Amino acid sequence: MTYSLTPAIQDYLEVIHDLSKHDSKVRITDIARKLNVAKSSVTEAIELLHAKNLVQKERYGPITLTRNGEREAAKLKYKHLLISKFLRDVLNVTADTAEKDACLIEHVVSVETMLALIQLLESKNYLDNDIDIEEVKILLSTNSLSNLAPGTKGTIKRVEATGELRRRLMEMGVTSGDDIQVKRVAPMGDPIEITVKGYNLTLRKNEAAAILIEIN
Amino acid sequence: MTYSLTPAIQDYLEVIHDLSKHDSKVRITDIARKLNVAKSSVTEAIELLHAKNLVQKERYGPITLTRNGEREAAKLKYKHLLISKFLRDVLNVTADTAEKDACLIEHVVSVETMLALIQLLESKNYLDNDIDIEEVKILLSTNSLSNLAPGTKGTIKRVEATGELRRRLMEMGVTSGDDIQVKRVAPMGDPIEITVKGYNLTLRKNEAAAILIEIN
DNA sequence: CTAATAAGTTAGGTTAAACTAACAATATTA
DNA sequence: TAATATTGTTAGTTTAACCTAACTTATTAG
Repeated sequence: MTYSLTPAIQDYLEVIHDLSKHDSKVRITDIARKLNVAKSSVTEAIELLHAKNLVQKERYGPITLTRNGEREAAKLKYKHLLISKFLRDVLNVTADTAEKDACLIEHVVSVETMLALIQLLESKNYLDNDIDIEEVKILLSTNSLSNLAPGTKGTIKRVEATGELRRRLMEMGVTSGDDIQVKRVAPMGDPIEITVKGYNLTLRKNEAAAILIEIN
Repeated sequence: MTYSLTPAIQDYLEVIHDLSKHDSKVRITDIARKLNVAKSSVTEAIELLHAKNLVQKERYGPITLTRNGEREAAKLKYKHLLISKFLRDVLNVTADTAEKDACLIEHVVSVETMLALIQLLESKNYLDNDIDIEEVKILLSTNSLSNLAPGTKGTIKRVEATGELRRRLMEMGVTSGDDIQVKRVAPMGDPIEITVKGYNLTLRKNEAAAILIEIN
């Protein structure tokens, strides 16, 4: 039930992502320090992220990103990185301004523009070889089915599941390339009703989370 | 006393600018329709724009942009136009996405990045000849002195005044190229105390409005 | 293993930007 | 010109994102 994240909430996600590189258990105080906000503001924001299934947290406990949160944070990180690189290497903007502008533009830029930007950077050979740009393109252009609002139409791009879960989804007829529509989403995003190949399916949230959709 | 405008308020300014091309007397209802908000929201926003000296309006009367409002609106228009052109012509993004992204990016992009973007568009000969790009650069990189917060340091880029007003400003020692610092600003932005060439000057708002500052 | 310190939460307040509903002023038209 | 319609304002809510201050729970140091 992510639907859409405000810039402010995206900033929290990004900071949590950064901090969890040093220590996967992130604390409220560190987030507050990084974002220059009061602890109470963080508590509130974390509640929201929790409700949207982007972080795990219990009372007085540390914060960890969920798989979903990880994905959304990674999207932001790559947007930031690519925009910043473009500003520095193509436009020759100072590093400082590039960072600041990237921080703001990353929250509003469309996927289409991001893909076009990647193409430009690729054509000029400005991309580091240590990032798998094809994976980044897929990351940016897809959403986990568990994040989509009722009514959304798209195409299954990938089923990120193995073993039993994968088998079950295949059996239901969930395969890459299929068109899909989200019919209904229960409170808390579980379960999710969808239509694939004319069939109505009801998926558990953890099943839906494994399915990557490219929105039309 | 503009100091800074939120994206929402910038949108109002832009719409007023657009509408005033057809008819210089803009009405609340038209703005509401264009922005898809309630009339009461517009009334409120206009009050703010009025307080910031960007529009003129009296009770139940039509809205007109002030000189200041005109300048700020023009900045936004050019940002929009240039970003959109870049997205379409350089990145080959669809016209629709280019418009949407430009609408969002224009509110957050820095002047430095805008100037760099212009340079790129110039070097590729993508700019229409009917816009005076040197004037646009000056427009984007300057602010009217009447909009600056106390403490701001900058350089006088131009004195946009003629006749008596120009003569008086020259006499005070206000000339292009001088460094300037805003010392104090009275409530309602009138008068404004500044330092130029070591001298303390007190300017009326209409005098300050004519002085364009490039912020350091 | 307490006592002091730090971390997290709760309660209550503020601001910007929206909203609806009711009302007042202005325009239109019959 | 009176009746109607349109336009603009006011009052009162709502939501997101912040805040401070007071409090509770954890952690750390003697």
